[in-house]
Amino acid sequence: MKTNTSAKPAGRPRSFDTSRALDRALDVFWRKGYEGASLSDLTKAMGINRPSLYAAFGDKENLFRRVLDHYAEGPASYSYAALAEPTSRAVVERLLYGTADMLTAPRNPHGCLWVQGALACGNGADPVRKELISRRMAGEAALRKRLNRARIDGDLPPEANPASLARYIATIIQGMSIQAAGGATRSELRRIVKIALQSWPSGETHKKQLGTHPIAGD
Amino acid sequence: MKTNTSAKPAGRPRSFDTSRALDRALDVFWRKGYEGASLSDLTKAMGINRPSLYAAFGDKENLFRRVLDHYAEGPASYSYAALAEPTSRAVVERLLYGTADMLTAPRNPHGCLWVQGALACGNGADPVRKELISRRMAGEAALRKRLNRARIDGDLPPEANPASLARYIATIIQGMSIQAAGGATRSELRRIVKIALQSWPSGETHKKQLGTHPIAGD
DNA sequence: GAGTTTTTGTACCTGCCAGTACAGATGCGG
DNA sequence: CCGCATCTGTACTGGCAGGTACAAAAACTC
Repeated sequence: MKTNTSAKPAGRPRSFDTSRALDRALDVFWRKGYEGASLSDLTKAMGINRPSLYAAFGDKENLFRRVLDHYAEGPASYSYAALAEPTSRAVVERLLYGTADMLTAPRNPHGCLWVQGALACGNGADPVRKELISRRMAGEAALRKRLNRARIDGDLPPEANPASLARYIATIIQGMSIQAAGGATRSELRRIVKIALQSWPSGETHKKQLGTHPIAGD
Repeated sequence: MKTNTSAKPAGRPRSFDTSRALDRALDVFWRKGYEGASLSDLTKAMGINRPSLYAAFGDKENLFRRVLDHYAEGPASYSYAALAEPTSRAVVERLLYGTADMLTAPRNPHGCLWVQGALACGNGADPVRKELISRRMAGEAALRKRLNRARIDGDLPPEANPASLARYIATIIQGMSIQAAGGATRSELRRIVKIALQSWPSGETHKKQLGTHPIAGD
């Protein structure tokens, strides 16, 4: 059996590029939120008409989920990459400074789609709201896991609480998102990051004591 | 001239209490946001019908502004009161812990109306979105002024930057708002506050040197 | 109680919303 | 060139959005 990735379409070919269309849809949803983005807004921005949109992406909710994935692979990809940094300090630094940059990227709407996509909305948008909550929680959980490992590795002091620290970082990120939506500049956000990082443990006290921390066998 | 506060209405009296109606409207807007709250939601919750609403409050946008004032005088009044604390440390502590409590009050929607009322929305809600931005900025400005004064009084070290610190606190508050909207508990928010306060200057170094600080005559 | 003023309830308006029926267009394999 | 499968454009659907016209109701003053 030939399971070729780009199999024969056998029919009239699509006249638009799916990825580009998702780019345009992302821009609309990012700017107006799920509820505020109308189908007319979307089709106009995507350069296609309604039946093509429905045939390619299903209904509005389905399109939004596709856009969320697109966002994760594009503008928000820095956040996943940050987790691969060698030390917990480097992880959160890259995460926070990367967020400051992303939130104020010149060609993008200022703010975070995961936050402003559907924060408070009518009953119809409730599944979408919950989806965003779950995606935010997943990001926080990934950071928590990374910090847990850092503590085990001695990269974070044993009295540090990875769950609380992850929640603190998530709070900063989400707060900066509101700041950016309100017009805060990149350098203003960076000053916030600098202050926020002063709360980070092992600033000077536990630096590079890997393997020698007292209660390793606890 | 008798400028009595409750002058003669001269006509059929109103069958509902304005303040209670605003309470109900606040609950709806708080939960669903400006766009997500329909007129039918509002009239049903307020227990009045459409023409009464329009006669008493004007259109939907005007009602929302009235609700914002109601919110400021009610659930959010703690934030104004916090500014009156004697030291900058006490101000931010009461501000942050008060926010943690307010955001998780049992009978209220979890979150902050100033944040989730209209964060990203369609063109029709744009004035409301801007109004909320301006109210958030006003709150931040009030805190900045308070911190400025604290620095002049020696309550904050001279190298402290009131604008950045105020922005940092606003970021924490707004971030906690998203956390609460996502289901964070009160004790979780309090742990965030505890971490956030570790970044606050004059933790131990400049404590209680009022009147003896070196550059008082600067 | 008559006239006046304001509120109330019903029923309605226009306009936009998400979603779709259908016919014509455009590609494919044979 | 012919069936066939898919996509495109126009035009439409029912429903709900915010907002209002109008007559009946309930208070006031005289």
